[in-house]
Amino acid sequence: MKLTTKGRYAVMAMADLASYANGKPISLTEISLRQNISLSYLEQLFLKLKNKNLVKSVRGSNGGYILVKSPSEIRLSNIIFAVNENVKTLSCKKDSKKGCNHKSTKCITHNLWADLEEHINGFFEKIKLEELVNKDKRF
Amino acid sequence: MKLTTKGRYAVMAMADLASYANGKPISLTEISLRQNISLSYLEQLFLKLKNKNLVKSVRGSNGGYILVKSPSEIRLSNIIFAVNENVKTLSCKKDSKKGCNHKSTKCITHNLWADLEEHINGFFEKIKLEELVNKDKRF
DNA sequence: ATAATTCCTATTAAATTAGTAGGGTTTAAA
DNA sequence: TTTAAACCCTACTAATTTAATAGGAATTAT
Ligand code: FES
Ligand code: FES
Repeated sequence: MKLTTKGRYAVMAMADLASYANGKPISLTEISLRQNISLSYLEQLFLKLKNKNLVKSVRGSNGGYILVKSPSEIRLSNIIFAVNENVKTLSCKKDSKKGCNHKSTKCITHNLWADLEEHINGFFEKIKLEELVNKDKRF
Repeated sequence: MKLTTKGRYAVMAMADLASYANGKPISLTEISLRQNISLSYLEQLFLKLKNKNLVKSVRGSNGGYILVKSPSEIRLSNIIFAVNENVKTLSCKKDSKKGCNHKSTKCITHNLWADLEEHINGFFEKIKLEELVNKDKRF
């Protein structure tokens, strides 16, 4: 079980954005340099973050991105969700009555994985972007 | 972030083993049929489970596998760990002072991921195999 | 003997992830 | 009005990982 870069980068970039926020837009080039993330990859992520209304963009020279809400109003779950890095623990269709074993009942571990999913989502929901950038930070 | 089949199958198979335990060894063929998991794949998993002393094997005709300990003494973390499906949330070397960003300090999100790892491991540590197979089961 | 079974390694196929590429559009500022 | 910095968007490719298959050896009850 591995955390992939998409979610990791998204959170890193948002934390960077929050840390260096100064009212003016921050360009992806800056973030790319500071966090060592490929610019083009960042662009892809920020498209999604923008679609989910977590950041807004300013085009043209001197442009960049700005947080739409304050870091205290952004949960990590929002970020993770925006880039489609939700945890997927079930191998069966959630709605279907069929199990991952192709039988007519859910498998013996189904509820376990469902629980795990909640447990992990809970973690991301609990934490706000603020907590990553605060001086007296928890992280 | 996805739970892969290795950990999932390992837990399923161990739960199956616990459910159908009757003192006699249970063959992988049975488990394979009941849980719809490729026999050969199961074999690979059980080699590892055996190496970690979670099951013991009985070779030859009528052979199979038997749990070494009672389901109340086996934590899911033991199973997950046995098949190397531990969660890996960090992209940097844990011991190194260098960060995932190739800089000399850990990145802004490092402690967050470390926390997440603990959080998930905690989940698996908390739950015993017993809880998956009990009549009055939680799952 | 035979068939069922574990044991073990190697290989391949499939899927996913990570990253690159390339061209378009917008805009501040020289 | 030209230029350069930036966002915008899609497609493609490379790399890695996962899942599964293959094939045979060793063991043992019947
Ligand atoms: S995970 Fe849902 S039935 Fe197995
Ligand atoms: S994850 Fe450890 S430094 Fe970024």
